[in-house]
Amino acid sequence: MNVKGKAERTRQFIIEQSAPIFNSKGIAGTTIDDILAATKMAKGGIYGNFENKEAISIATVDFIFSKVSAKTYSVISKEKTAVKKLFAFIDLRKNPLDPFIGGGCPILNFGVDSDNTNPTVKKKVKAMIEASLALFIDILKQGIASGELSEELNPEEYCLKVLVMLEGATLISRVTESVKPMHTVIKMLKSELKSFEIRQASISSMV
Amino acid sequence: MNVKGKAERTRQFIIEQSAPIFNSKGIAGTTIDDILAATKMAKGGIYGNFENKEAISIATVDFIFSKVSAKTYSVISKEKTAVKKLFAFIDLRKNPLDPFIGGGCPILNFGVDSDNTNPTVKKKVKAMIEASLALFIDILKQGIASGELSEELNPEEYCLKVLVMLEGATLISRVTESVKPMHTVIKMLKSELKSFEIRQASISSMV
DNA sequence: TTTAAATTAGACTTTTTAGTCTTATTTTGC
DNA sequence: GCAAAATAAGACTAAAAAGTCTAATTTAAA
Repeated sequence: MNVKGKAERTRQFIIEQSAPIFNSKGIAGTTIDDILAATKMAKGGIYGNFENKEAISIATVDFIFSKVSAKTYSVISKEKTAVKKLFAFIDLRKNPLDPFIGGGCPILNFGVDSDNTNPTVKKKVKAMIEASLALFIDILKQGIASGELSEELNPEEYCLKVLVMLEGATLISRVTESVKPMHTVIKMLKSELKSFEIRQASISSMV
Repeated sequence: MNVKGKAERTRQFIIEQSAPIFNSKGIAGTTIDDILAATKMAKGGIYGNFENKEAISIATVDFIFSKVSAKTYSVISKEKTAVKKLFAFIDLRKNPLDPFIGGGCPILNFGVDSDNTNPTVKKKVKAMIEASLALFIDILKQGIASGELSEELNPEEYCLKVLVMLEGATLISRVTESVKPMHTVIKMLKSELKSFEIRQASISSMV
């Protein structure tokens, strides 16, 4: 009955329940009472596991980003080609009004939240952005190397475009409460990458 | 010595001093003490002019968006062609690390800040986004009508692309503290619009 | 099962923030 | 320049939020 000690499990529970709150209301906008309500715990249970609110927020940001990374790797590794991997990632963002983590994209939310106010969290967001970019650039470079994609494609520029457009579209779609901007953006991103695809005698073209 | 009454001027002063604070720290993250420090006023002076903190935040958001609109119209109306107007707007965002209003892009900041928490402000951000989009779409449509731009250009899609890429690049540039992402994005946006320009025997080509 | 150690409940204290009110000062119409 | 009205200062109160601590409960090793 002991997987890692009760405290460790409670700590994880607190983090999981706090994640959508911090992501929705921001760090300054989240109160300990919000966390008590979400966990249905009392203060002793919270402060026995975390030094203070800041410690909860930092652990929560780490949890959220590792969850996002895990999901990204998961959907990407199911696909075989560079294009399909990129599309699988893009499709994760298809519905910004029903996000993976309550409150919306954590890069967008914590990026804005931490800019000007929270260097610790800002560094984590920066690391997340840079790791994502590096991952996708690498995938496209392999796609070019394998002959799947044209050498005309600039992987750095296209991947930056993907990131900025997905973040920008998330913002616009959430504020306007419409998935349409995101859908239009995804359509544009996909058709651009497709235009660099090198047509090969493939099974699909033979059907 | 009376332009509009002392109260009106003080009210405006409070709003102007509060603007970069709300835009930087968010509405929940801004305290009355922050505003006292910025204005060097005492509480009586603040609460004599505003009912409460929320009223200050709303007036400040209105002020910021009207300032942004005014600046946009100002730089756009100085240009004669659709392309130059769009480029002038885009160039306003050239340096996200030294923004027009302290704290960065208010659409990005208040958009994220108000999403999930502040319907009043969220509506204002939405209105700002929709007005900007409508304005730029109209400019491009006129550019097409006048023969400056190809009919192949989709004004709605290109303008959405401009907005989402500028917001996304602002986020990435601010979090990574580098203007490079924004510069790359601007280069891409401009070259795309240029590709729809219809070359004509123009004065500039005759010099 | 027992019991010592670990964990949590929840009342309490402290700190921070918002907002009020009286008094003093400044404006402004005359 | 003066008096009435408007405005602002700043000490004060109220409310909200963070954090502490002891007693009670739960956990888990023997």
